[in-house]
Amino acid sequence: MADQRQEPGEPPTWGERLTPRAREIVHAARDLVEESGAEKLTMRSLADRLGIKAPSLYKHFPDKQAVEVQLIAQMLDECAAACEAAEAEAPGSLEAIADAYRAYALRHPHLYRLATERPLPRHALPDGLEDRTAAPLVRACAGDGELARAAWAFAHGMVILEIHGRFPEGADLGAAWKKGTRALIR
Amino acid sequence: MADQRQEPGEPPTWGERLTPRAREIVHAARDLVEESGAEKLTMRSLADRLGIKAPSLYKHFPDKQAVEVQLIAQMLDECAAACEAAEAEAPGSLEAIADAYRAYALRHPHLYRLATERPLPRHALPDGLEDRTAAPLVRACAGDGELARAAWAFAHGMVILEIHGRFPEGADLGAAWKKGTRALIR
DNA sequence: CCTTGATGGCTAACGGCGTTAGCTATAATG
DNA sequence: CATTATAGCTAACGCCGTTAGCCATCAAGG
Repeated sequence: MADQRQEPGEPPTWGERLTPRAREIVHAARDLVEESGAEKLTMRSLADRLGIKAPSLYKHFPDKQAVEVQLIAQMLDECAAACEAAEAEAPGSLEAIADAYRAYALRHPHLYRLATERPLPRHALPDGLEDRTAAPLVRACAGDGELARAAWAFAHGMVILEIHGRFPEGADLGAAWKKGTRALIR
Repeated sequence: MADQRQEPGEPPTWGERLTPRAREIVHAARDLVEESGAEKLTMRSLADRLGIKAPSLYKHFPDKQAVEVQLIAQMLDECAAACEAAEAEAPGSLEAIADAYRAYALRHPHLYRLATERPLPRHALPDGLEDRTAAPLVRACAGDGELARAAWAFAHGMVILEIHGRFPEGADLGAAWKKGTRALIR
């Protein structure tokens, strides 16, 4: 009955560090999502890929959402890292950070959608992760929060419309991207 | 057996004009979505609201997606109308059109999400509807397609992040909106 | 007037989904 | 050696979209 949290030690409580097996499960879930999209992430398909049955997953996570939260956290973490790297290479350049953001999102479209198209489970996310993801952009905007939010909106709108194939067929999205980022800088 | 299309007259074939009963169904579906979100739109909940059983819906629509397509078409149509009205009142003003777009989206958040967060079923949509929705913005950009796409990306990114509550709690989103639209104009 | 066929309901059921209850084998611990 | 925690299992529930097949109503035609 160690499924429930224990008061004293809280050994591998959900949301905190994961057990090795839980990490394997998250890894398999991520592969599934990146390959086939979040709709194909099913407790049964996930279990299949691990060679077990669906109910066994509940020994490691309380529900499906808890697995998804791990994937969302991964996306935020990696996206933050990508932006931080861009910042390190071209300090203060909003354009460099935006480019890194777009490149990451387009490299992981299904994961990006998963992390982005549902209410953020803030309470279940590591403390400060959301802020960390936003920080490089805010710094590049020299603390102008409104500009940072506008830039984020443009970047997100661009990549999510791109991912959904909403733009006309032959459109030069790289050009639209440049136009947008440059308009927001000056 | 008139469920299938008939060759000669094609009386009320799907996608074309709807029968009165089908229109009632779409109306109920819309109410459901606007009240509770697209996740709550269920063939059973929809039937309930109409006082019938779920399988009866299949006398009027081939599947659930066909009902959703009608809602998506409504959203595109109404959004286009809102932008056209703004255009008529302030010809050539990108800001006016953008404001109308945002106002419409925020007035119908669940419908906007439904129409926006899944691959567009282009083949099932009335001809020209997608273009019509884009047209006011393109006109306001004086035919600069790249600018129009950048502006659309900003507007969509802004409202969808707003709808999902992604921005920090106290943020002045009206100010961010103004900053973004104005940056994209000059 | 009676038949025919279309219309639009219905019930029963299927397979897939997330999830729960309860069993069990193995491994670690006293 | 006995106990207990771990991590698997099967069976099942309720909800989902959807299909098959039945039946009442009603208009049109002989």
